Amino acid sequence: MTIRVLTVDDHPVVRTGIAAMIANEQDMCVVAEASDGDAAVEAYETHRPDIVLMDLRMPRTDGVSAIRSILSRNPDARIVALTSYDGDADIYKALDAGACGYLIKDMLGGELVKAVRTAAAGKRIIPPVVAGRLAEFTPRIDLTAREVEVLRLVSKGLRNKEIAGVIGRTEETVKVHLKHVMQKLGVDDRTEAVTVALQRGIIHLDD
Amino acid sequence: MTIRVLTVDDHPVVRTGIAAMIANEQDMCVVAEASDGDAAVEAYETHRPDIVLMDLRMPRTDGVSAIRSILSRNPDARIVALTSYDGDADIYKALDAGACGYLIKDMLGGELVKAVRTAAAGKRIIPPVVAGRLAEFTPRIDLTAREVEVLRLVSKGLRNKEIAGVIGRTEETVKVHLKHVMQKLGVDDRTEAVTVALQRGIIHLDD
DNA sequence: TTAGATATCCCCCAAGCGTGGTATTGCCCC
DNA sequence: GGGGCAATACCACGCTTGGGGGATATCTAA
Repeated sequence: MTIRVLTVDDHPVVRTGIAAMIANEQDMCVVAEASDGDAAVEAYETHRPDIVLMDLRMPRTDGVSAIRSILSRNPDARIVALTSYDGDADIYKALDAGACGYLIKDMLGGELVKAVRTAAAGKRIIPPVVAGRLAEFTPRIDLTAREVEVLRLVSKGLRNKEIAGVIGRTEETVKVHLKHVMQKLGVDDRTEAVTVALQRGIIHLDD
Repeated sequence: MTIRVLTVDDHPVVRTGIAAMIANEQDMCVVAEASDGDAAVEAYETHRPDIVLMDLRMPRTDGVSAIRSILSRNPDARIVALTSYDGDADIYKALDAGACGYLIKDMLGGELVKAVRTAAAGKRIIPPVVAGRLAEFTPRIDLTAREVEVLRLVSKGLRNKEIAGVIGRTEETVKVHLKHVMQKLGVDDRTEAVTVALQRGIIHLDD
């Protein structure tokens, strides 16, 4: 039984690399590639692979949305996130969305194919490297949707009053949300709140 | 005459991908790989490749330092930056350091090998894709070393008074530096200054 | 039902921030 | 030598920010 793999990544060089690593093995092969989330959903329906290796940060539809989308129609799909490390929030988001594992791109080829076999066998995979990095960020931080929204506007340089205008609330409310954000992140100014949130993948520069 | 290539990237999957793309061509081959800047300098001296494909964002010694280091002892070295796009400042830094080209990772394999041939022929390569992205950010922005230093401390959440303490100057001086930073970046608050600088690659989250 | 989380709004106040000046020193380049 | 730039320092003004308190309403989970 060969394991049929779908690779999803916006960089051709990465897709080629994964394909080359997998081509060395007898028990697995790449049946399709996709360069963004939408194409991934489509490719899944067409090829029904055993395993999806999914990048998270991609143009247009991101990886987490694609994971949700695939799983909603195929609850048995086995999807593994494979990304350069973007912060613990991305790991939690991917696993919450239903990913059965999380790999990072600085893994060696041997480790990668081993992980694919483990995932195909129905097990969850969180390699020690990832677990170690997760441990750096303790505890897990969950901001509410509102708090993230405010924080994102802060990162764009809006003042509290301007943010209030954008979300249609009073400045007082904005200040409370931001106070909670800073408390949860353990910082005491808006700028550090933004950089910490960026480091942990809670917000991203391009949104 | 086969073109001998050294690849430098901290992600094994990327090195494998480049190697696979190049392996398809008859007129070029990968003679060595390195996973960080220091290893790149060493590998260059050992293998004397015709072309170096150098990633910029790497742990320990970064790509720009490695470019400078290699060129200082080998002025004829032909080094091409190959990176996921990190902002226009990184492009300028690489070219100022002496790189003879700048490629991005979302190029197709065919474009990549063509670029390697162009570089090996002694020409500079800035693909239209890169030129287009450069044009998004106009004009070029140069902050002084002091301004960058202050901005980096701002990104860590330090207050003006604290920054003054760290760099051994008065708070007034810090405020002037920061004012100039905001004027050059075209923003009017410290938080947006940080996010714009991050987008353009003037500062980075991990330093 | 009670507790907790979430979201909303209000008041107050000290400290910080952004911006306008002005000025001196040193350096590099023409 | 003069012009320009970078770095330094000081002052003054008004708005913003961060932290404290408290209040109400909704919804969910124990």
